[in-house]
Amino acid sequence: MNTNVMPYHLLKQNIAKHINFSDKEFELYAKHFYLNSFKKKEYILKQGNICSFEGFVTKGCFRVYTLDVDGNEHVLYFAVKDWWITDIDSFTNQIPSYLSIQALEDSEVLLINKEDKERLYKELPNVEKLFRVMTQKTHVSMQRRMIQNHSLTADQRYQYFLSKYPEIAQKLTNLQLASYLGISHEFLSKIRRKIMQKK
Amino acid sequence: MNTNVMPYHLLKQNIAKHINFSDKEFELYAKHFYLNSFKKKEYILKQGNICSFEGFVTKGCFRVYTLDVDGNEHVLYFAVKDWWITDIDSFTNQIPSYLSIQALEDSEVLLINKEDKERLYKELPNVEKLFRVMTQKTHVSMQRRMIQNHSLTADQRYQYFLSKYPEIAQKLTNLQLASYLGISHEFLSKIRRKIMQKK
DNA sequence: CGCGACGTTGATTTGCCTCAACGATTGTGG
DNA sequence: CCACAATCGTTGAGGCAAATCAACGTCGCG
Repeated sequence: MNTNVMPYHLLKQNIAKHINFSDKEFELYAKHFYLNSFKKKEYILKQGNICSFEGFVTKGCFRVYTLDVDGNEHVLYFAVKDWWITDIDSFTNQIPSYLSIQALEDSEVLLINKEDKERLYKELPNVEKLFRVMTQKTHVSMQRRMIQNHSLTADQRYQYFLSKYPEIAQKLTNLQLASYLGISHEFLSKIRRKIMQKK
Repeated sequence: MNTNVMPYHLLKQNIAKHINFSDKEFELYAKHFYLNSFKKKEYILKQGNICSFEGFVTKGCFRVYTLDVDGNEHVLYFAVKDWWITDIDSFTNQIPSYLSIQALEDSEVLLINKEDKERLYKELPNVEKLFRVMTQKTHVSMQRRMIQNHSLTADQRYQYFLSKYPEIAQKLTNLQLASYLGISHEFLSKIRRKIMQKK
């Protein structure tokens, strides 16, 4: 396997943020991941199924969401290049998933399944730390977002998202973004109009 | 050290949920933790300081909160017996803390500092997994809570909290609970009245 | 072409906030 | 131990943010 080709190169850069791997170690790591493609609107995970993978997005865009008891969609996050996708609870504990993950455009992901990940932990003990650190970071940003949801208005949250993730915002419909922000799409539409008028 | 005394016994039970330790391993683990007491209203961590510990609560109650830019308090969670407290971002990366942690009553905590935790990782590689799993679980429940904040009314969130954490609710003032629920304490008071009237 | 998904807009309603006032309870210093 | 302050809980009036419902225009796609 040539780990210098595009998708694997991205993966290499991604983990380099957290850990120092030799080329040999990385190769050992990378060989457990296999590339997979998903067409627009295709599901990589459906709520209720058991999540069999952890995925690293190398192309395209996914939405990670859940249906609540009233049938309303709530988007937890959008994953583009360099993001990870999984239902970690379902994956780790092999229980039915609480989340759905759907491609918003034609996309590509590097996937690892559970057995290979276990094997990886044994082969490269450092990987345990890698995933701990990654989970911690996700956890911290989730905490921040929860505070934001309480302290900012929908308007402010929208503008924050635009400034933080301009490339993602571009790919989304009003409806999808509204569901991430936790507001109705009608209201999002009104927010946009107000902002337009100000400029 | 006798690891059968109360505080350490609690710690043992806590980690037994996630991992299998021999008595000897546990002793190696536990000896890095030292017991510390905090009086009511005392701070174990103040926003802006660097968090020097991870703590396991064995007695009492803490509130973990942050002040936003407008000076409003937002409680992330309350920690009673069997809960962990830290600002994981500040602790891991040795950066100023985003959180404050205060004792709501006279309390006791088993603490471990950063150097000892690093040492622990080397002595007992399993500990890496332990903390990864713990972080994952926290992360999952935070995800759930974020969805709830979007899909439930304040009334429903209040009743959910009461049913899930009756012992904690008992220890809290209206103000503290309101700040956890993300509503004003006046409105919480009105919710309580409505519920009373229905019964 | 026609249908379905998406975006916009307005009218109305509702959940929750803010401000202000006041009693009840707790804590504290003299 | 009391007096007084500080904190906490309750209540009401008024206002704003955002939801809901309904109607309609637009666009892309089979």
